[in-house]
Amino acid sequence: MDANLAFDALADPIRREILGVLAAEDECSAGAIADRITSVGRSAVSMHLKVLRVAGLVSERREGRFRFYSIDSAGSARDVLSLLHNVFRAGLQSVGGAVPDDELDGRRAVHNPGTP
Amino acid sequence: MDANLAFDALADPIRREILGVLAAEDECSAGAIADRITSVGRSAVSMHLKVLRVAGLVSERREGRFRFYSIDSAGSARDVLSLLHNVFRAGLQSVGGAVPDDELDGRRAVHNPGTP
DNA sequence: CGTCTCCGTCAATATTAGCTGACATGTTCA
DNA sequence: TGAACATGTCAGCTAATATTGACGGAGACG
Repeated sequence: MDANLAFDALADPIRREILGVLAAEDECSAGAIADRITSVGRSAVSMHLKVLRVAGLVSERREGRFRFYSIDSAGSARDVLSLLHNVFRAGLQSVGGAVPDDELDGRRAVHNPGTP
Repeated sequence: MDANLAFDALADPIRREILGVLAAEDECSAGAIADRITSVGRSAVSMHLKVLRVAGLVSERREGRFRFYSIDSAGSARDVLSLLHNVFRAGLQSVGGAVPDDELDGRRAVHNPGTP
């Protein structure tokens, strides 16, 4: 059961921002993702991608010197959704497709204390 | 948008264990919850409950000197589910009700290094 | 072959979260 | 009023995590 890793991966705002980028672009190279995530450097993005991949939330495709990442809907995301549905079963009829895209990068908390 | 707090709250295995207890018991006093969470002390459970409450995942009802907690399905859990559905929309037709209850307390990682 | 690009990894550091034990608050009841 | 109970809160310590900058490996291309 790797839903633990998935919950942990989903906890970080930057990782959710990366997921938002991938959800919008379908497939992205690591460099292209790092370009869109301006708040941290490329190394950090690379590590976040590793966390997401190990957690089973994104999948990787290698092509030459590039690595393309994409959302893995068949991975542990299913387990996460199942768990949440089991806990919050009441009053959860339709929750699909109601949130605008830029809500995904929900960075607002104690991380990123002002871009220097 | 407090889905950030909700994701953060859901990241902790003990908090997910608390949610599992509440999902099974419907309503529980703080002490009863602390009795079921044996890996940490009562103070820690109290703080976890505060995190869950601030995140909008559980609700509190005071009655005398007791405080009863219960799952808040109408809170930010909806936002969390919406976000996840938006990101992992492909291949997610039916994810409701498929996971046994004890999967909820998915404690397995580096926390809890042996009960003293 | 040499070089450049793309990208993952490593070591060191700083920030953060969680746990415990003691104390404070509010409630019930004798 | 005072004792017992249920909980929340605080300070201090410890452990985990993220970030950065430097480095290494693999492919492309002259």
